[in-house]
Amino acid sequence: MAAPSRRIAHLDMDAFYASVELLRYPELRGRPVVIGGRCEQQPTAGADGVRQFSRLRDYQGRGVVTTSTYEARALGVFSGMGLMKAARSAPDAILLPTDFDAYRRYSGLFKRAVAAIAPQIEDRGIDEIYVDLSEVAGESLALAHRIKQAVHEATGLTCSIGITPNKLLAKICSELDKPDGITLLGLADIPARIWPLPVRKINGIGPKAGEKLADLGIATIGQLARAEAAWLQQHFGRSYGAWLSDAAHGRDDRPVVTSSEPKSISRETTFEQDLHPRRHRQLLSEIFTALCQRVAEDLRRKGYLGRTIGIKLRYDDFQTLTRDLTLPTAVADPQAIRRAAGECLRRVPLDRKLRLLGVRIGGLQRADAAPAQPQSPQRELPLGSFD
DNA sequence: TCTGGGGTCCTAGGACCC
DNA sequence: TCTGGGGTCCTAGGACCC
Repeated sequence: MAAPSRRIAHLDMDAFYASVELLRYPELRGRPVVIGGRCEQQPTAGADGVRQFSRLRDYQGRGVVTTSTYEARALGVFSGMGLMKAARSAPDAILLPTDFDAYRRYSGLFKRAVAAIAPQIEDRGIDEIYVDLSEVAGESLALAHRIKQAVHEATGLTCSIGITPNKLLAKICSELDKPDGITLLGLADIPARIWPLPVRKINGIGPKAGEKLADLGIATIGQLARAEAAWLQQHFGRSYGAWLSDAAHGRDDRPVVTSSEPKSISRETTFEQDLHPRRHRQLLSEIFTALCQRVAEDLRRKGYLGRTIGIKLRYDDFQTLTRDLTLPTAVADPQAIRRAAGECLRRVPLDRKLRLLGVRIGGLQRADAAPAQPQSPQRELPLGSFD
């Protein structure tokens, strides 16, 4: 028996962080604005009461672009780009610091507005969601307008929506008419609307797979659809090869998942300047301990314990490595995390400068579900080489 | 001009157990 | 003389996403 056909929406807020900032600073509307970097670019009030903003050209340091307005994108400034590089393309663009608390507030506002119309929502981060509309009454176009209007009334912001039979297609479609767009698509539309698109439009084909496909002479989703599944599996492995073939044909039966538990919690930091494990031993030790404390705070605030503690190091040449250690029982306190992380640190070469240090905890279990642990003396772990 | 921070999932080898 | 197989856990790395 065939599965019942579904109606799935993907909703993506337009230039979300930048748009939230424009609500606060409406005088920047229509101008190239970039969000990113470290937090020293707060606007200041000038003598005449007119707000003064930082320019991209004045930025020094290691940050990347988090979001940019469409005007900045027109100048070649995109997410993930280094700010120093962005400054060469758009030196006069306004630079604003990220204000995650504000974005989280607006995120909650738009998600609640959608939930009032269609409650089956899957969270995909701060600025996008999937919505299962299968059981919601009304025609798709009218529903899309209703949702967009509700989001706008709740936040003052615009979004783009794709409505299709599954998540894969909905995600592709929400992008097709951005910003402030609606795209409806049925399976019959796949050859005309989806196949001409580049393979990278598929969520799950990233830089590596995209390049490998290009080397194999496959640039568009249509070309991918024409490739034999067996041939794709030879080149990409059984699982990913089969998925590539399904994706190209618009086949996707993943459900909209309305709740999930976190798997890991981590904190990491890239230093303003690379630090040497011996010459900056004291500073690194303090940073390391602080990262462990922040992970412990996050755990406590969210109500979890974790069993697997890991570290992440990035050397000055960007080589990145990880080590982890699974403890016999789950922990949450900063000292236990620090001890285990220190043990991980002993297993890693500390002969070159570092640009990043991170601490992670996985194997999470809810603190209220865990059996109470007797305060038995833990196996004494050495603190590691930063001490 | 080098490239953030927070995540998820997958693969693969070895240990270990039955 | 030839050497089972399956299952699970742990660890490391990598691709990918927002």
